Amino acid sequence: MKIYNTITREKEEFVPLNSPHVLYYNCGPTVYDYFHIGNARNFVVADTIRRYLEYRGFKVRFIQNLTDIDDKIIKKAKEEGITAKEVAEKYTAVYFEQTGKLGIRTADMHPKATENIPQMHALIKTLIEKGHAYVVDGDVYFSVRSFPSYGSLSGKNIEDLQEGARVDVDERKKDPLDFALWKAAKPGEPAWESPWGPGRPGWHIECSAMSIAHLGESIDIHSGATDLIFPHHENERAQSEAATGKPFVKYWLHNGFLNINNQKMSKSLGNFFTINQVLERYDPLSVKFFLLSAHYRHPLDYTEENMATAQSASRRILNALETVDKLIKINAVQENSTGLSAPEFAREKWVNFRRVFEDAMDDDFNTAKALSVLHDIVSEIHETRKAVSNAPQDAALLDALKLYRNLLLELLGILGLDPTLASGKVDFNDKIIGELMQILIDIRKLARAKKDFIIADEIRNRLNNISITLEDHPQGTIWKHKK
RNA sequence: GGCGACGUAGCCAAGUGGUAAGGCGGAGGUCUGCAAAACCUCUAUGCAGCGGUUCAAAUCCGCUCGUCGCCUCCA
Repeated sequence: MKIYNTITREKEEFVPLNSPHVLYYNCGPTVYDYFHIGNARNFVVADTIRRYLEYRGFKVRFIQNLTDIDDKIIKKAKEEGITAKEVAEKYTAVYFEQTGKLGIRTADMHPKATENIPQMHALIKTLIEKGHAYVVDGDVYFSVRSFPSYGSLSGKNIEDLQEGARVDVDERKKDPLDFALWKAAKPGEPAWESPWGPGRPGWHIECSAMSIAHLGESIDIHSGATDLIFPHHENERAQSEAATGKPFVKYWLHNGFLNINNQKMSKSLGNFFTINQVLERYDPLSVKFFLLSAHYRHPLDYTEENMATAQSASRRILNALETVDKLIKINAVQENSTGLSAPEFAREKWVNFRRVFEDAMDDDFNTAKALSVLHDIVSEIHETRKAVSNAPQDAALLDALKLYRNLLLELLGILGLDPTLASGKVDFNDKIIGELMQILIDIRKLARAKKDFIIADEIRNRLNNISITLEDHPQGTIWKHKK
């Protein structure tokens, strides 16, 4: 399996520090607002990578932090006249509610910055003792000059950065690039006691402290979006390695942006759609199809057309699944059939689909290509379906259908594309509804047999009005709920 | 100004040396009482442009043009 590593700028063979264990940290949200679809891309990508690593047999310990204290939270609290803590609690709940809708699994742990203050103090203390940090008026700064390889993650050097010259001019800092590990409290701001006076943590120190505390001094994967490479991850790396003397992260992964009109979606530009706005228009499955339709490192444009495309594409796969399910039922295939009696050619194709899928995902998580395999399976399902029509008695062909259906479901699951994410509110697997539908279908069948198409069409039209579609197949009539 | 990424059909998007995956959309056809769904066929002699290397280039090299990103909080 190959993974693109930001720090080496090339795809590398993935070899965990202590295989099969994988320690994985994803930079989580700052909980001050609804997250936008661009944030969602990061969460979905990390979740997908986690799932695939597990599928590949790795024992993944996956941690994603919650930044529950920072400038934006304090600002929001002032605007709304509530405490910073209340803001954080509100949007933490929103985070779990919305990611739940998207079928994003919760991490093994979601550490909060405010619950890891002692760990940050310890880290800062070590940095001061080792001469990598210094105290000024209750602030503590990290000295970038004290860490020789500063800049190697982002491919920058200190001199170039200073020529860029847009860094805050603060006379108290030894170097303009030095960044705050601990910020002295200003009046009215939330504050925690510390050896340097009351204050709150700098942004970068949180992730270092929580990663070290909950995963260890050296981990396998640390991920985030590309705008975190500098300064966030650069600073994390510097302070962590300066403190522990050990490599902080083996593989740095960064996902590309979600764009609007070819421009980065961002809160500051105001060109963003929050996740709840998007979910009002599109079902979670379509949203995930869209987010996985391009390689994770490439930019992806959020447009109505692209969303509609993703929706149609996901429908194609759902339709095939539903059709094959109903056909299997009509033909009374053994529920516990293993697919082993499927014809040789079908089993060969099955193996091949899986191989191509794995090759795609093994190549730096190429979900766009992996999705094309799902479509290929759908095509194969339809072809097999046709063969079943021509030879309804051939149980082996039905078994092949089942084989493909199961594979499709499994691969969808690995990508986090559970078909139930697309469903509406009504539980259409409800037994009574199924029986009622069967009654209607049987009555319509009688009408059609008598060529009474007025009644037959009335039934179909009325059902269509409540979003239920009837399809007459050679093997019988099936019904579907359309969204 | 420094560093980096990208430019493949109407749209989206794989493909990093061997002769252009897949999806969406569109056109025609098959099936059907009619539909729906599905299937079949067609939809890039071409990969921003110009040079170069090679038996062979979307893929490697150089230049040009264009777009975007990071350098400041940002997923």
